[in-house]
Amino acid sequence: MSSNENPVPTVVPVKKKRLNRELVLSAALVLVDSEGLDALTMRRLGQELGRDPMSLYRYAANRAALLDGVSELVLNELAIFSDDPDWRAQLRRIAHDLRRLALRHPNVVPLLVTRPLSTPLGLRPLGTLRPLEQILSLLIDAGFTADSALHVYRAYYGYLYGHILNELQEFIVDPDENEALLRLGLHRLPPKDFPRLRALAPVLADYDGAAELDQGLDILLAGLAARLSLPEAPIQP
Amino acid sequence: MSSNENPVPTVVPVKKKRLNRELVLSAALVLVDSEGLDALTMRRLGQELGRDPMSLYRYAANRAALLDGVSELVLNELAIFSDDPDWRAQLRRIAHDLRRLALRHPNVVPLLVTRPLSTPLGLRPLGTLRPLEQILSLLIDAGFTADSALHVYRAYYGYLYGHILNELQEFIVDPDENEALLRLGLHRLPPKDFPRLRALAPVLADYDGAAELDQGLDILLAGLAARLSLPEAPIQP
DNA sequence: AACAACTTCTCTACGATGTAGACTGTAGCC
DNA sequence: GGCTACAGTCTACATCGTAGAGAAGTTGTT
Repeated sequence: MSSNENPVPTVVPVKKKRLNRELVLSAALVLVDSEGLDALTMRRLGQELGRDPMSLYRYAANRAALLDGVSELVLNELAIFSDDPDWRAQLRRIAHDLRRLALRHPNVVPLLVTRPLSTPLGLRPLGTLRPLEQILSLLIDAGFTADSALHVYRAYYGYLYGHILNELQEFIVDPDENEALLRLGLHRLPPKDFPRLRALAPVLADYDGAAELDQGLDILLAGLAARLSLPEAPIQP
Repeated sequence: MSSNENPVPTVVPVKKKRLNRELVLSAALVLVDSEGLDALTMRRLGQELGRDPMSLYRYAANRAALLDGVSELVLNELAIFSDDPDWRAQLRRIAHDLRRLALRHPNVVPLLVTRPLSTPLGLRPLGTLRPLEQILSLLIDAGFTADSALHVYRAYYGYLYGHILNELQEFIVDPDENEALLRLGLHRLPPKDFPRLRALAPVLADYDGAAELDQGLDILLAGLAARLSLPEAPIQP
């Protein structure tokens, strides 16, 4: 009676504020970033927010929807607009932005690449589709027909996602023991069956993701530029 | 006593044979192919094999290991060797093989792209590394230095995985109502924010994965061939 | 045939998870 | 005040992965 009304604040940092979708999603993102996808359970997230797990269902229909929300939230960090008239420079910049985004949220990448598999294109969250639309615009403004802009987008984004997956696979262990561990791992491979791979150990050990990405883009953009200068579409005047 | 020793065969099609890893994994694959990743629970797989779920732990340390096994099993379906001296033709063929593999096992693709993220390169199952080794060989034989063969491999496989993810995203719904559903979905998009995407509805509706893949490969291989003819590595005589 | 050593498979049990459904509080409005 | 709508909570349940102890089956030795 003479004690404080609030039972005991214990771990909860924030006073009980009204929840909302953004709050829930960003707490979820923090959790995923710091402890991985598996740590994102309804109970745990509820605890993190100082709320009953059930309260979350007001803001996401179920766990899968929560995951989609997180993935949308991350994609929204990507800013596309820019008036740079050089479309190749733009594509390059976007590529590096996306790469950095992925490195900032490595645990979310599996969501980015697999969640859309469960949702037909038209029904995805708008945030997810915005990059697509903006890149289409960019390409069309650059002179591609709508039709081939789509194909170019696919090749471009396909490569981008592939690169990101590749890069993340290289860097789970911390860079210090990276080389040692890597060699150790490679050492396990039968020399007869994996001569090339084993010989590449030193090269594998120092991986420069940004440079790797740029090399790939060089190839891709060169190819695209060549395509642009051709009379590619029959409708084109 | 007068009845058969075997209690009741009920649903079990095969007599109780001794289990082994291959049996378990291929049953798991069948399950994943037909009902999706979520259907692959230890209990369900046990039931499918007419065994106690616990018996599975003899052949896979835990569920994650089981998933890795399935993904390795699928990758083993990919045959790389071939003495075609034209490396570009080979890369093209492998790309299409992998694409078909992915279409044959769409539910496994999420595993293929995300499971390796949890395992450092050197510690992955050998089956998973074999394609890497073989493609490296192929490229080195084609005249690339070991060093740049690795970079080329990355660009190539990166694009490949990206394409596959892209393609699978287009085709979850069945082709009949595909167009309708697609339009329906797109119709939901605010016309102001998504003019390009909406306009592309008809193009989106008839997607030819193989052709798309080939276009991307055209770009990539052209770029690579150009690179090959350059004096790329200082060590090269 | 009899035993022993082993591998394989089964049983039971536990803690954790997602989520349905009924309930309790709380905020705004008349 | 009383009323309505919505936010948050409580309890409960089916299902999951898997630990640990034991039963059943297989194989080798004598």
